[in-house]
Formats: sequence, C-alpha cells, structure tokens
Amino acid sequence: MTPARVYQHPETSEIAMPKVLFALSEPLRLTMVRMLVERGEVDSIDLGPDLPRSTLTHHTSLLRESGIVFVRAEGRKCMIRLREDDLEARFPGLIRTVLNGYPAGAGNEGDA
Amino acid sequence: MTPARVYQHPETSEIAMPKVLFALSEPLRLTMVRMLVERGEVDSIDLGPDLPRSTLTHHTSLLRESGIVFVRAEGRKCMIRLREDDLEARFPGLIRTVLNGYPAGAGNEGDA
DNA sequence: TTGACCGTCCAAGAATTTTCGAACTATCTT
DNA sequence: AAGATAGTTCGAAAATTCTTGGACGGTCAA
Repeated sequence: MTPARVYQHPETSEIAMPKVLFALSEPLRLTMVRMLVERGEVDSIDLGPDLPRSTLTHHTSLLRESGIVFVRAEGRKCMIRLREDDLEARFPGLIRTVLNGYPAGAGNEGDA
Repeated sequence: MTPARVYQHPETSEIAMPKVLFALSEPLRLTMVRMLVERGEVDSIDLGPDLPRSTLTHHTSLLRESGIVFVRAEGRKCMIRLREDDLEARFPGLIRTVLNGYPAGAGNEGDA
C-alpha cells in the first residue's frame, strides 16, 4: 500500500494576495472557484470535463499552489475543495466579493 | 492650444473582473493602487519615481485600460486617480478588501 | 493479472506579459 | 527660440504562462 498521491499546500499565513488575485484573474479558474463555492468538494474532472487532463492539472495545481483550494487523492480521482476558512481568515470577504462581481455565465464557460 | 493628450477609459459597465484582478495581481501595481487610495490624485511619477518612464507608462496604461484608474493630462505631467465611485458601484468592497489583505510594505516597494 | 481509467510529470511550442532604450511630441522655463 | 522636462509609442528581448501530447505509475473492476 503506497501513500498514494500527496499534495503540497501553502500554510494559511503563506497565502499571498498577488498570487491569489493572479489565480482568480483567469475566467476559467474563476468559474472553477464558483463551482467549488456552490458544490463544496468536487471531483476534479467536474471542473473541466472538456479539458485535456494535463491542462486541467495545470489549473488545479495553480489554484492549489496559490492557497485557494485543498486537494486530496481519493482512489484514482482527485477531490478538490475551496479553503474557505483559511481564505476567510486571511482575506476576509475576498472570495465572496470577487464572485459577486463575476456573475454566473460571465465567462462563457462550458455547456452551450 | 491643442487638446493635449487624450486617454481612453472603459465605461463603468465595461469594467471586467478578470482584468481588474489581473491588474491587481502585480505587487508593483497593487502598491500603486494603495498610494492612490491614500493620497487621492497623484502625479504619475510619484507612483514609480525609480522606474524607467516607458515601464511606468506600461503599468499606468494597464491600470487605466482595466478601469481601475482615471488619467488626465495636466501640462506635461499626467495625473492619476482611482475610479473609486465606479469601482465601488461595479464591484462593491473589492478595493478595500484587497488592500486589506495586502498590508503596506508587503511588496518591498521603493524606498529602502 | 489484465485492461481500462485517472492524474501527474515532462517537454515543446504558442501566446502573453514585462522591461526598457530610443525616437518623437508636447509643454514649460528662460 | 532654445533647452530641459514629461509622457507616449515602437521595437526587441527576456520572462511567464498557457496548452497539449505522450509517457508513466497508481487504482479499480473483472
């Protein structure tokens, strides 16, 4: 039994505003974050069913490394959830304020 | 008497969250925005006295095109101020929330 | 165990952003 | 008018980021 996949996450205190804003500055990732807020923990593939897997990994890694999401391995899939409490502690109101200004559908995401 | 320099600004309704977040995702520009909040309208050169002028123009243009600042020519200088009301109307609380999470000095800016 | 799946890593190319010197225009001072 | 000053534009080079295919290793079902 191997330790499966392990993901590195920044400490709450290490979460940096510029990196977070950069991560959120992409419509695709912003839409992912909205889905996380609405659904709680999701299977990573739900965040971009039509994306090539390596592209999806790229974006989820960026969200993880910036401190926005927590990632854990679950069997062969990968479950992702927003670090709500950590983000709220570090940058109170940020996620809510940002999503408020980016209504659903604003980014022409996915399902036509 | 020539019309001097004219600057294009997006309408309030055209200000887009991803572009704004991208503009704010750079420590240098984030620091500029803080200075604008603290000082009101400033001479553009105050935003980066040590930067090459063309670099300064690049950053101020990006802030202007994203809808964050208003720029006007004043003689040979260029005065810049935050579009506080427009930003507050479009994305309530955003600037305050962001600057709150990016304390002064966080970006090692300028004066050593 | 075999085979299908899933996610990551690597590498390469495309696209974007950043930086800044040089040339140019406009403005102010004298 | 001449010289100094301010800002923009252009071009080029460096740095980042984005996208994707392909190889690889772990996981699940049969």
